[in-house]
Amino acid sequence: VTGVTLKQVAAEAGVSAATASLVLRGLATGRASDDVAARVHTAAADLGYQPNLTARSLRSGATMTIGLLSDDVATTPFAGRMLAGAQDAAWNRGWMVYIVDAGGKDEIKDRAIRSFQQRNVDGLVYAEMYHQIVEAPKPGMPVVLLDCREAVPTGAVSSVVPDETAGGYTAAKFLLDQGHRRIAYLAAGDNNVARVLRAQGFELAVATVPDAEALTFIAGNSDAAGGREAMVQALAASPRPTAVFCYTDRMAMGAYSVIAEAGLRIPDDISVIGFDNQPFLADALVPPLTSVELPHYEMGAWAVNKLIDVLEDSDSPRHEQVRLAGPLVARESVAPPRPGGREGAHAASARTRR
Amino acid sequence: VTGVTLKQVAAEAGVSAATASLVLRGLATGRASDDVAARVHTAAADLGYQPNLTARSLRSGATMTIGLLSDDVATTPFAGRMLAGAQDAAWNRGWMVYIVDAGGKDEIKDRAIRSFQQRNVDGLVYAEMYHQIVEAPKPGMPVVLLDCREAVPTGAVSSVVPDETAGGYTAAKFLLDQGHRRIAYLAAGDNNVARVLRAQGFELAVATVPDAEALTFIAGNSDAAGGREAMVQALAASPRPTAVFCYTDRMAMGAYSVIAEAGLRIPDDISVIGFDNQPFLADALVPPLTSVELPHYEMGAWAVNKLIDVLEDSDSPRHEQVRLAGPLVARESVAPPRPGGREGAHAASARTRR
DNA sequence: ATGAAAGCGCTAACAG
DNA sequence: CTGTTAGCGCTTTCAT
Repeated sequence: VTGVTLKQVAAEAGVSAATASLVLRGLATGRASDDVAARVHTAAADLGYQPNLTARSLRSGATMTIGLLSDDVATTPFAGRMLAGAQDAAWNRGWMVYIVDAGGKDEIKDRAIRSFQQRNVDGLVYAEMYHQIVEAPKPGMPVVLLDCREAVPTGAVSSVVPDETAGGYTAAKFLLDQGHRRIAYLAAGDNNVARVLRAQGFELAVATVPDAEALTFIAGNSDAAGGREAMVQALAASPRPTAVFCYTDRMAMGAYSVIAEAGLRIPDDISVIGFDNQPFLADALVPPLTSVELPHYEMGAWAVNKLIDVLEDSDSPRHEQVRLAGPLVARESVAPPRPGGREGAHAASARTRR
Repeated sequence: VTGVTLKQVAAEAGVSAATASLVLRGLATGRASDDVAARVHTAAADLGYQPNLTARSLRSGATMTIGLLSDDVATTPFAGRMLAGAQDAAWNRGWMVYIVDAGGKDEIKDRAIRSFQQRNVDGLVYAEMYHQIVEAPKPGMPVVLLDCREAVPTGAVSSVVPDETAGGYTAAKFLLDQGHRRIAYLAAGDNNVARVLRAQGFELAVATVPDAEALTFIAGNSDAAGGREAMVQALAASPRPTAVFCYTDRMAMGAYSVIAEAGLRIPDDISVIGFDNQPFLADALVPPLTSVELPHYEMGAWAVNKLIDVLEDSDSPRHEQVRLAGPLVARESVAPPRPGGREGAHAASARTRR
């Protein structure tokens, strides 16, 4: 849009367009003399030359642009982090990304892919908004799957998902290390990959310690109400667990309110650990919630970097299946269990009252 | 990428590329005969022709792409909605958007604008992540400001911001209509546009009702801890307010815990209303929080639609300053004040205890 | 009503 | 070492 073209730069420097092009792209080794190169550079600087990438793309066939097709971004507050990771990774390597959210509609997915093709994107990232198994789209260009994977890898596409198992393991390990031996897991009934894998990781860690015991309580839903529901059951158990691991931070939030109503205190009487490290929630609870975070930003970045790797270097491995573990963010909701094992307000009082 | 070019379609249909181009874009009125037009369309369909937008852009000078430069997306969970609104609006009109987040760095902003220019974007949206006053960038193309505005409109750019005043007014009005007359406003000390305007709207509404009274309590911070801080003061007031309006949902969350600790119940003993309608927080609190929502999605969409309007129709008004009001989302945290005005657990017990 | 030709700005062969 | 030539695929005068 600046309007100054390569031809003008070449004229100003007194060389041909070809030479100017080579010099400015740093491909003039053994071509332009130092003198010529210098003239080109100053001419470009003087005129404020900026290459027209549209023209370059038309000629070279590469746009340095990737399309990101997301299934349904509206359903989760973590989507933003994933997209941000993707954008940033692209930007850092001089690439850009087009994002289209299909809102769950297959028809839009098809149109989006056609749209990407028309704009000559070099590759595609297909993103789900929570960990699941999908069939990879086949748009006739390299594809990377983000927060989802193929049931059985076809060997054609790479994918990155969160390491849910490690998350569950980490949470349990943290509680065990603090000395907890009787640990409740507040789960939710919805059947999905994350729920199952987190539970597996949790159980794996507990099985590590001989005298440790895992108790599972299942609620209908993974929201705060579900957390209340499961926590009421957990408090009724005898002896009462000294720590609870919640499937989501929202469930932990519900658990908090039940615990408060029972006259118990966190972490003095009972420790709580959540999952998701949900911004503005985990850190806002009183006391702030210890939680396992899923590496959404990193996953977004990984997907784009992987894609660019194969795009820029055609014999970079095309089918890596990666699981990325997230950190445990320790806050104030976990402490060692009381030495005495005081029973506090006892379980029978743990009724809801609304 | 399909590889089918216009020339091939033309050949297949037995016409010239020019004719094919005109026909396929629907500009062949009074040009191609019905027969020719039909041949072109079937040829295109048979070959699966898709126009190469890169080539079209190079020739026509327009890319149907806009650049969205955001100051710092990481700082808020609402950013995602705004960007989604922008993307969707663009998609619905056949446009795409490049997003770059500058992370607050001016140097990146400059580079982003250059990058957009090189890719020939047709216009720019400049977005802040919370309502503020800025100086508009001048990239040599039409600009729309999103969630920010110029101190004094230069007449060159349009802008859209949330109607904070209306939000404060709506919240207060809702409480007044339920019969509340003594209403606390839990504010936070950080000085910014949103805080000031919401307070003004709130006070305006209260001033509407002769015997109504507004009490303001200011905390250091707009998070849950700040909410606790301000709520403790509010409960100490005598007579105790029957309703509180919180500057943010997070503050409301803090207020909830103080209220519970004081042995009071929401909404029976005291009504609470928040601001932001923060997903996974407002709806997850117990009881669910009534809150005023800011129309982030709509603002994102407005900005892009406005920009495309002036891009597609050059005499569309170029400098509209718009404020968009958001809805009040009524949940269960508000009820009419108690007829008797029962004092419940009295104010002196409202101490924190951690 | 239609085709020929020029050219958007750049890159990549090919000559010299 | 450097310049010339030929397009990438499309749109748009300008002839016919």
